[in-house]
Amino acid sequence: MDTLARRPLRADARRNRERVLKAAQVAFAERGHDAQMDDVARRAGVGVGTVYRHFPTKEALVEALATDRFERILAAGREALEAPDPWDGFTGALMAGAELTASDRSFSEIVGELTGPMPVPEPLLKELYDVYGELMRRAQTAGQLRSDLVLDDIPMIMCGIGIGARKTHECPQAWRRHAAILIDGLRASGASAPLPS
Amino acid sequence: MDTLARRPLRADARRNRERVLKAAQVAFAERGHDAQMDDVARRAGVGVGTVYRHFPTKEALVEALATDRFERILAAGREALEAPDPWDGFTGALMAGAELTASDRSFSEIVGELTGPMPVPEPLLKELYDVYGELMRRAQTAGQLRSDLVLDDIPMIMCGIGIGARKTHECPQAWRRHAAILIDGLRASGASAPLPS
DNA sequence: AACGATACGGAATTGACGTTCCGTTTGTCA
DNA sequence: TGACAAACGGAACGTCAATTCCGTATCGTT
Repeated sequence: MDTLARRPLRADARRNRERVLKAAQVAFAERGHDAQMDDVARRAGVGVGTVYRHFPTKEALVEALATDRFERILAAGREALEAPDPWDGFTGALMAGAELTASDRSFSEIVGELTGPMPVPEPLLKELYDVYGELMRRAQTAGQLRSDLVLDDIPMIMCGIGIGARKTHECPQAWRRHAAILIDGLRASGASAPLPS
Repeated sequence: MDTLARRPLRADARRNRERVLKAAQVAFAERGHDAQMDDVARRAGVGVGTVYRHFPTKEALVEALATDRFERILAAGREALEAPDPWDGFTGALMAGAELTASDRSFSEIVGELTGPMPVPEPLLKELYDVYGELMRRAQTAGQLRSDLVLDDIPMIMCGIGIGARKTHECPQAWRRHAAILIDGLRASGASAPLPS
């Protein structure tokens, strides 16, 4: 790791970095991995060279975007911890995470694929586990969430809703129906039998 | 459409066509769209030219495979109609469809993506709707399945479980937990409120 | 067995990107 | 304002994978 305090970026460089990130966000959210570096550059109003100055490879750019998404999911979780009712907090965070997943094709490709580990910095991952674990525990303690749910189930569930949501039905809100069904299945009162181990 | 009765394929051609299909099945199930035509040819023990003789483009090959998957999902639905209990039939078909989706990376990429319409021949699609519609109606009539579920919800649900299942947890059976939760949410008795329209 | 018609193999072609390179421009600091 | 480092733009390059092409081999028929 470089412990060097590198001098601050030049003003134009900082501005361009932001532009590239913003353009990439849009391009990759729209077209997933098929988005092209040239396209990102064009949207950002810079040359490809500039994109590469800031992100050495396409992969690095995608990872930066993914990290940003994970941070938003974490933020949604933190916010949900403020909710007065544990059940509302937990389900709200789940929905928010699903929505964040659904609205970004690149991100949903990443979390939807089994290929390799997810590109999340370790500390961020840990925080995610902490926050979502706490949300879960509270809802379970309150007797609202089925007690046989474990933390490891969360990503799969969130991802399941999120990916399903990407299928554009006639009604863009159709995914909320899916989510509502799943959430009913998560209620302590809805459990018909213990989950398989 | 060609209404011409084209003469039957030569014996070697028929054999090779099967080989290609089988090899492609494996290759695409494993590596999704990243599988290469050369790789398919190698696995089939034929030259690339032969692959192209039978399937004019990569896309055509993928579509043939997808159609086959849809047919299997249809077959699973038909089989489920035999089940004595409507609920078991319905949920069994759902699980079978999810499993078929999960076990084929290429197929799950297709159904998981919103890009364009799914490559299903119209009549096959209609049969799918018929069979799954019937399964659904029976379970609803029996009072077992929540009555506010509609046919359009099925693909999203099946796909949600299937895609989630592709995420290899430590435990490869983890997706069954996800499915069990969702299925609990589908019970007439589990509905906490009508689904959003 | 001989002769088309079919089908085959795989080298060569093509096109599409990711990435690199380098001459030019711009910001910063004295 | 002049000098220099930092950053830029975008043409050019290299790679990789889909697709084409055509000389050769095989099948089915007479």
